[in-house]
Amino acid sequence: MASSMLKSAGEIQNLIFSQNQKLTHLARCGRIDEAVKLFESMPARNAVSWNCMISGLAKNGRVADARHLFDRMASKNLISWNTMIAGYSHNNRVLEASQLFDEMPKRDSYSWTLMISCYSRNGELERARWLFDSMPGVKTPVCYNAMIAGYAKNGMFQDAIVLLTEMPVSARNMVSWNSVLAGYTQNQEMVQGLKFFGEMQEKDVVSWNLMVEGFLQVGDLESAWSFFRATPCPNVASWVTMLNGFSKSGNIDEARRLFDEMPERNLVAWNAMISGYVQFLQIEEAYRLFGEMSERNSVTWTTMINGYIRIGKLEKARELLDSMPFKNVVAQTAMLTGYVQCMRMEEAVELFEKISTKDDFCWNAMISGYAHCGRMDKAVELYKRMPTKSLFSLNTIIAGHAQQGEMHKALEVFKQMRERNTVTWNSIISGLTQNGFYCDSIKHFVLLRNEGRKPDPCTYACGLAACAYLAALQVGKQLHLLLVKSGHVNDLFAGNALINMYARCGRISSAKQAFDEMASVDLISWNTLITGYALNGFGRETISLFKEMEVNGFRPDDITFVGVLSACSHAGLIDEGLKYFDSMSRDHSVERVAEHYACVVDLLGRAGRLEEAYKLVTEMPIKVNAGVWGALLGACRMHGNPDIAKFAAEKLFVIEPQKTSNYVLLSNVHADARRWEDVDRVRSLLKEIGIQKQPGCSWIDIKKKVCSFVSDDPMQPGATEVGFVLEMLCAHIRNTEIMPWSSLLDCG
DNA sequence: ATAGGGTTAG
Repeated sequence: MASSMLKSAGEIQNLIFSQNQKLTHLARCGRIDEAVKLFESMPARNAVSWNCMISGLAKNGRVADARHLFDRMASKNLISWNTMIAGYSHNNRVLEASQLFDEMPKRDSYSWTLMISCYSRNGELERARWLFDSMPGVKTPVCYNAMIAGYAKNGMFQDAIVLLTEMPVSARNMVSWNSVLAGYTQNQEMVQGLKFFGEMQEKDVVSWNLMVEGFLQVGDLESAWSFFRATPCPNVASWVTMLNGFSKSGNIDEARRLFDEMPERNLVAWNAMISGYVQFLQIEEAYRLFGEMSERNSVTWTTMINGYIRIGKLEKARELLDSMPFKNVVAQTAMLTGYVQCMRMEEAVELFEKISTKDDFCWNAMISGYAHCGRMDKAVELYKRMPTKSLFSLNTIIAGHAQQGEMHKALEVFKQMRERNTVTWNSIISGLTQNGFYCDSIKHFVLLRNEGRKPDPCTYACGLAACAYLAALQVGKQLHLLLVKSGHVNDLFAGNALINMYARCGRISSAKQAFDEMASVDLISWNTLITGYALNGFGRETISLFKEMEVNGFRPDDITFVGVLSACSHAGLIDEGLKYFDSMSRDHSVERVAEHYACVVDLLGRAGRLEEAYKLVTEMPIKVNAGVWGALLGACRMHGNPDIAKFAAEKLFVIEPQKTSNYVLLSNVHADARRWEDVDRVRSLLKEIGIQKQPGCSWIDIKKKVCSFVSDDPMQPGATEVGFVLEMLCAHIRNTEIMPWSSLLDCG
């Protein structure tokens, strides 16, 4: 008995060794909870066990737990310190990593390289270079490569190449070359990338894969395919990259063909194929593959769960989550997001509280859920509960406030943030635009650039939208210039905003030109252009664009028809308008909404066919909204029909009692018909509910004193002088090309 | 068991 209990030192060593291997395996699969359990149950551990656990926790996003273990570790070795720094580096915690680097008792070349790579990856190239230059001893190839990759990823191609040429030839290896190449391909610089690829002395399969992925990212499927075909020895990654390229560009059948043809398939390949089907909402096919798989990991499960969420089968998704053999926070967050999107907050909370290791994404899903349904109080409360606050979550809070129309709160949070990213700025800029603070929106665009940050397509789209609303053509033109220089000009989102800006500034030919110059267009581009032509009164052109759109294979939607119908109305194309109104549901299966009726009422009204307009409204199968009643009332004003006007106005008084113009309009109709009693009645009605027409008013502050100006008030002090100056300014404006903010935007 | 380039999931 006793002899079997006693294990020799060798046996104990063997046990530790095998359990350490198991730990590594579990950590690599993301099964970190199981790894923790195993670690805690181990009868004996060595430094490797501890280091392995620290690394595993950090790589699974639990950097705080990793640090806790590190602090508890009695006999830390150099590798423990390096591992902890790597852990911080993986989680982009530059500050903590550098603190540890400063504190550590001894450093080796690993420590230096880790820190250099940490700075590099986070865009702090100057610090990285400083460390690189002050590093003692011979620099390893890895160290050179980390520095090169840092330069290349941040678009500093020249610095990357200089270092590549400077490094000892003996140290230069495939990774060095590929790091530079990856810089080009990942920054969508395929022209330069292709040139560099051609100049590379040797290429391996990674180089080819980078080229394929690069072409896919710029949407050049053809080149991607020919590079894939030309790859000398494609590996699984090559196949998966191409497969993914097919499914992302809408060719699921091609993707499947590739999957079937692959010489070998690993878990990643299976996951990519499932993900393809999920993107296509072919969940049954995804599930069939899922069933055929001999091995699944958390990615597999998460993809499948997401699939069911995307088709609205939350119960099935939950069933999958519950049957997952090892739950991880990613899958749980996917489910959480599903609940949140369906506004099922009780279930979301219940799941959220169950998740033992909440990471940034998990917290943020919950916070954005509350923001999404307008519960900003809850969102803020949750944010305060977060153990380590993430930038991500603060961005969500800002966006939430903006959505609720509480820009002052959003700006308050924004001002207090010590760290901001492009998303932060975009949330503020888009919030300002959406809430009507157009000038502030553009000002923040300028501020962002002054901070040295690069606007992304979304920033441009928001800035251009602000210009569109302001009809600020000059600023809009400058944004256009910057957009071209930034290289985002082929982005759909930004391109569509550009069309809209020109159209709303009355420059329809520039709008058309922007449309024509786009690399590819979507339905929104067409709608924006069509609406733009309509807005500017080009009836015939709108209709021919509509036809052109159909020829190009785009199917019109409800917004297209609002554009077409309003164009017909503005241009007096009565028969065409009625024809489209008839055909939209019959030939295009687009259901009529209230806006369409409003257009047609307006159209009939303008043609003096009031009775028909009235009949249309009374027979509407859907709820009549203020827009329709307003169009009817407007038509009555044009053609003098006090009876219908009264009918429409009374409806409007219920829907929007605060809108003064409705009362004024009705009173005018009565006045035109010389029905003075009715005029008095409307006027007294207006007084009764205490509404007064607000006179136009503006103000400026001069020397801490606010001077206000009320429109049409000749009694105002200084009115004559102000009028004179104004006259002069107007003359000046007519003779000058104004470039507001031109110095700030600095188009160079 | 710790550092560099390429593929999948929130």
